[in-house]
Amino acid sequence: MNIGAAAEQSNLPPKTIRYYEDIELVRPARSENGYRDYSETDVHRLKFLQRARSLGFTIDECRLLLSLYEDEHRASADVKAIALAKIEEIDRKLIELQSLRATLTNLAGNCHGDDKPNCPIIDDLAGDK
Amino acid sequence: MNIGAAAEQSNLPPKTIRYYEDIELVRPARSENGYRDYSETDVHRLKFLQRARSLGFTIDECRLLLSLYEDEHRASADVKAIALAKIEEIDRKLIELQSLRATLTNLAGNCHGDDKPNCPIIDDLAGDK
DNA sequence: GATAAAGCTTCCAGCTACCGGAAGGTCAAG
DNA sequence: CTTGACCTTCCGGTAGCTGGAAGCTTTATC
Repeated sequence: MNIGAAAEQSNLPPKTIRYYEDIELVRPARSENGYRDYSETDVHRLKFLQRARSLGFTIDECRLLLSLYEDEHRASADVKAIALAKIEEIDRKLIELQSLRATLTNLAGNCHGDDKPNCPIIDDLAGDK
Repeated sequence: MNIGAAAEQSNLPPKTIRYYEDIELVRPARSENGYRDYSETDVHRLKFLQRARSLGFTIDECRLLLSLYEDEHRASADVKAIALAKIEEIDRKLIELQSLRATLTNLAGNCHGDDKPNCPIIDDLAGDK
């Protein structure tokens, strides 16, 4: 299967698929004409990657998950640990974003938003107490 | 004022301050020995940038905010619009992260997390229905 | 059979917002 | 006078791609 078809099946752009070969995540065979030739297994891996990436796992985490995916003797605890770590990471980001949101909302709420120059947002950014 | 002192006052690393000069955000004078020489105004701008960046504004947004900061005739509405847009952006990120978190929590909750290979997380990533 | 369009190849550059490190000049202290 | 702290520039790397150029091959159309 050529890269275009693999792209369609995995819902990944060809550029990304080539990149995944560059970083040795999915290494397809080559046809005689030099075209990449993706097997069903390759496409499974691509789909796996697409899904894992969309869930926020980094490439390195994907690499690890992929090796577990293909390890018949994996311990599900190892997979779960990665997922839980990712959840904690998300929680940290959530807290930070909520804090930012609160600060910005507060600032915006104090700003008249008219055509006059006086602006509490700018004042805050400038460090005016 | 040398870059080290400016760094301390603005709470930005020297590397970052040099970078801000590269991208023409804050362009200090030069002393005779070639050292960067930061004025009080420069340091104000650096502090402004430090604060705006920490609130999640991109460099380009900071550039815009900085120009408003220094525009005597600015309309506070312009500043407020940027802040509100940033809040919307944060809201979008929050929703996405919450959705990811829910999915991952669900997956992890269904995984035994033992030493056996059977793993619903992997199954999901693999696309098994 | 000619031609054009689509699809493939490689390689190089760029995106964000810096950070690390090398090689070397300058300055203040002991 | 030397040591160490500070400064300079420049180069490369980070994450995860994306865009584009130059040049094949294959497919579709006339």
